[in-house]
Amino acid sequence: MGIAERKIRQKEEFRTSILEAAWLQVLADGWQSLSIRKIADAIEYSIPVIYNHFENKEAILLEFTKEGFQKLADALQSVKDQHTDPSAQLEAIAHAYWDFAFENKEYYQLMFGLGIPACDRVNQVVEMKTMSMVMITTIQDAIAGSKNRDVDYFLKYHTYFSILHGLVSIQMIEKAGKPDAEKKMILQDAISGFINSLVVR
Amino acid sequence: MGIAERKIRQKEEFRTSILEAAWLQVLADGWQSLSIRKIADAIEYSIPVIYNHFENKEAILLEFTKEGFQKLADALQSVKDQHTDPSAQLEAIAHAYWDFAFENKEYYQLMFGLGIPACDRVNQVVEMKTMSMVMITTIQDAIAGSKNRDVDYFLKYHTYFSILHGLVSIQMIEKAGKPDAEKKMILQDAISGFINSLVVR
DNA sequence: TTACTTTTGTTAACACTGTTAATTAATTTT
DNA sequence: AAAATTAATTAACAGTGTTAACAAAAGTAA
Repeated sequence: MGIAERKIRQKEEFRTSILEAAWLQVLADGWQSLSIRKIADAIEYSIPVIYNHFENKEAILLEFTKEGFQKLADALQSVKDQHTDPSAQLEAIAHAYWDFAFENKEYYQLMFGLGIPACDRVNQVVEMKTMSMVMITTIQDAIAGSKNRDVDYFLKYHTYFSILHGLVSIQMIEKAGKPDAEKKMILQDAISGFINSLVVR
Repeated sequence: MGIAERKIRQKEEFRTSILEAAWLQVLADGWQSLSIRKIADAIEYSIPVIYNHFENKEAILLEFTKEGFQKLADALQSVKDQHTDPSAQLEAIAHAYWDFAFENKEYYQLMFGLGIPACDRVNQVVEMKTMSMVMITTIQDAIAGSKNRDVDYFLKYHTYFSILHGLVSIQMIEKAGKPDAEKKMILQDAISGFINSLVVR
């Protein structure tokens, strides 16, 4: 009897239609404004049917998070395979990572819990500039006392700042109880690498 | 007539009492669960009074964002002043940045729009491990072909990953229409520095 | 002191959100 | 055809940010 199979197939179709409607919403207005009601409206069913296929809203977002990481993994593996030298591979992976993030902003923001709030907010915060200046002036001093005096200080500031923020936010996501000492080693590693490449003499 | 001054002073006190109540809420349950109603409840006033002092909820969060950047800037300047050599300053600033972030998680998450959603989500995503493996195996290969064969590959993976994520997310926040080429230079700069320090031979 | 004006605060509502219990409609099985 | 199971809906609960309409208090002027 194939009717059981048909039922399973229909259930699967229903599930994907929910995900499709949800994704359209995400693409249209960002994942912050995704709502169960809008999904229900799009698929022309009542609200509770969605809860027959997903435990809650979080489960739907989790689905996209998984999808995103899978796509990213595929993209990285793909460019890695185009090179043989590990250094070239690391460089290619880095560029592919970057490209994925900006070609799939919604995925990326979802995957790493990047909220839009601060994006609108942070740009109108003059206090951030005072922080930037502490970093920038120090980097300028470092460059002035180095061999390559014509290094772009603003570029280096961005690199420095990005490394710091990356280290912190990744560590906040992986909030596993790793010992503090080990965490700080990662910081030490990244930052000393940066400084060394900055003040070559 | 000092009554006008008193009024201004009272208004100022009211304002700070709102912020204090709000901050207690943030510390208690995270800034995601801050609500106007809870603030109103805490200060024992009705809801609309809050809108006499702040345009909306966003304005309250913006206040904390400013506060956070000011505190961070002060902390960085403070440790910078304890050193004279720019390299030492950059290292000290990095550690101070890190310490600030983890001693003031609520501030930091607010400042950079780090949502908790993914934090809970991302840790149960096995797909992330497949992405990690692409990076890790490549780094292992790179180490194997380098001079320092006993480098901690897991440490280097974290560094690599953090640099990439930092670059991307900072760039997403500063969404000013900088040309793509310039953006990619920052990536190139950071990543080539990392690779160079990895495959010294 | 009384009358008027301005400021301040409250009630009640609107338009949303996620989630779920109770109920009806449709389908399958007996 | 009747009973049992499954599917879908209505309606509600408990929240959220925000605001219009109104009442109370305080300051000003006659």
